[in-house]
Amino acid sequence: MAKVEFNIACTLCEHLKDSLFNGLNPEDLSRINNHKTCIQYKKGQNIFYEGTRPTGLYCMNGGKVKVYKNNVQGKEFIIYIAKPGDFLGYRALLSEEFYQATATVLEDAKICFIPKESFFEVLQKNPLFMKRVVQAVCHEMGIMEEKLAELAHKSVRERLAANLLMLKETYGMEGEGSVLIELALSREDLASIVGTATETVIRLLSEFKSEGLIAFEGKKIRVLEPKKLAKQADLIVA
Amino acid sequence: MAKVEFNIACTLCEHLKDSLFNGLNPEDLSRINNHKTCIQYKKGQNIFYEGTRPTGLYCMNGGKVKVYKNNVQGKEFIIYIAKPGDFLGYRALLSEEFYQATATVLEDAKICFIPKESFFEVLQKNPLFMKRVVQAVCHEMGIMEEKLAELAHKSVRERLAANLLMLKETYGMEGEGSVLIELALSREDLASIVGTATETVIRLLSEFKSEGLIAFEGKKIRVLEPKKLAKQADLIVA
DNA sequence: CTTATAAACTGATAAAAGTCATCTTTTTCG
DNA sequence: CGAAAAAGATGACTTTTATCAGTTTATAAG
Repeated sequence: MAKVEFNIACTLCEHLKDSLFNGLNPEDLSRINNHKTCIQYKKGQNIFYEGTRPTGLYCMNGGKVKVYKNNVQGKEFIIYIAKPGDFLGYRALLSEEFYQATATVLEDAKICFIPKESFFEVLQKNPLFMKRVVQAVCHEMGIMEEKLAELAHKSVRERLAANLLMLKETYGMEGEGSVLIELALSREDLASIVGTATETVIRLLSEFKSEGLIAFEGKKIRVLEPKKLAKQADLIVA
Repeated sequence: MAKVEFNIACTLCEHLKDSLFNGLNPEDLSRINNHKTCIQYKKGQNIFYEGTRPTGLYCMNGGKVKVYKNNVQGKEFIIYIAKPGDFLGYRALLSEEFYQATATVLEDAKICFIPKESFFEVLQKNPLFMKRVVQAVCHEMGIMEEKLAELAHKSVRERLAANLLMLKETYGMEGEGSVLIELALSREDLASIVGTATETVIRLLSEFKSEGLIAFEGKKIRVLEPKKLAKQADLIVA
């Protein structure tokens, strides 16, 4: 599969507003813009591999990418799913380590690559940008702490419910008094998010469906009863 | 319990070399030093609470502190254990959020408090220090990703073995061809680290003991066969 | 010293979730 | 279109681990 390039000026990028580059002064943004390479990826293609050295930062312009680790038996655990506006691979870049996870395209994606040097230059020149990056990284870390505690003490059923709600918040599209999760996940990928076996996810999803909490629309899931789902997740319902 | 103050100049602190403050120029270090308050805590005292707003950074000068989250049923999950030289509470401080975890003293501790303003001042004035903090935070995040994947797919037995090895690396004292973990953890705390029930930890520890992998010395654990333990943890033995 | 309290331990049991085998449905691709 | 492959689904079974109840041992406090 040949890599197809494309080009959009950062200033015209529709996802700039959702990105950490938002608010950057024109000079710094043009430095990023002038050094970036934008590539279109097809579903299934890899962006980077666990164990390799990062050479720059990826910035999502379209599509969805899963970032995951493989264990010894080949079982996947999905750490996060990147959407347009998100940075990709910044952790290993900033800690100057090898990638600890692999990134694979879930839905055809457009991704811009910013070389390490350009990114670090802007980071060092611009303390405000640095501050926002640090803030974002630390916020992300808080989410991980939450996930750790969840994984440690919640049942699979609770975790599945919690993750469906999380996906709804991040990828949800309002409509008809319910929310459709705009992300076509396989049962296997959903299992890799929840940290369980595929069969268990299948069984629990059909339970949630027969309880009227969710509905299936093609490969997507519609959340019908978020409050009841939150109860299943053992979360406090606001 | 009254809080007992103490004072040691940062420049004379024996743990400076293990801390992120190491390498700071004398001017910045003295700014930290002049604004810090150092307090001695007894076992069981709390340093900060989940849900409250951070007002500064804690820097460990002695003892051990556990940072943990409580779930709805009151079960603890220990995110990390801070030792001398470590920063405490920097995540919430840097992301400008509330604390998401509680910190409680495990072994009598000496901890210096640096007000938010002083810390941020040095951080902003000193890009190199900022860079090292970012690097440390991102490294920490990598460890959490590792833990997430471990929690998702490893058995309790594997996780206990892995955590014993981790504790050995961090708190181990060499001696007699084996390593003593210099940290008196209760079975309950160990269970909160591994993410399991106390009874399960007790049973598995006595299995490891009868298999000759570990030995008990008072409240501490001695690792006799790290390689065999690594095999139990399903890690690649170097 | 001795009583109270907490921690460590043991056994029995039940629930949760993984694994394996099999079948059906959907998707992909020549 | 039609075959092959992948994804989804279901049932039977096993293993792991949590939970509960009770005992012993260690620690702290008067």
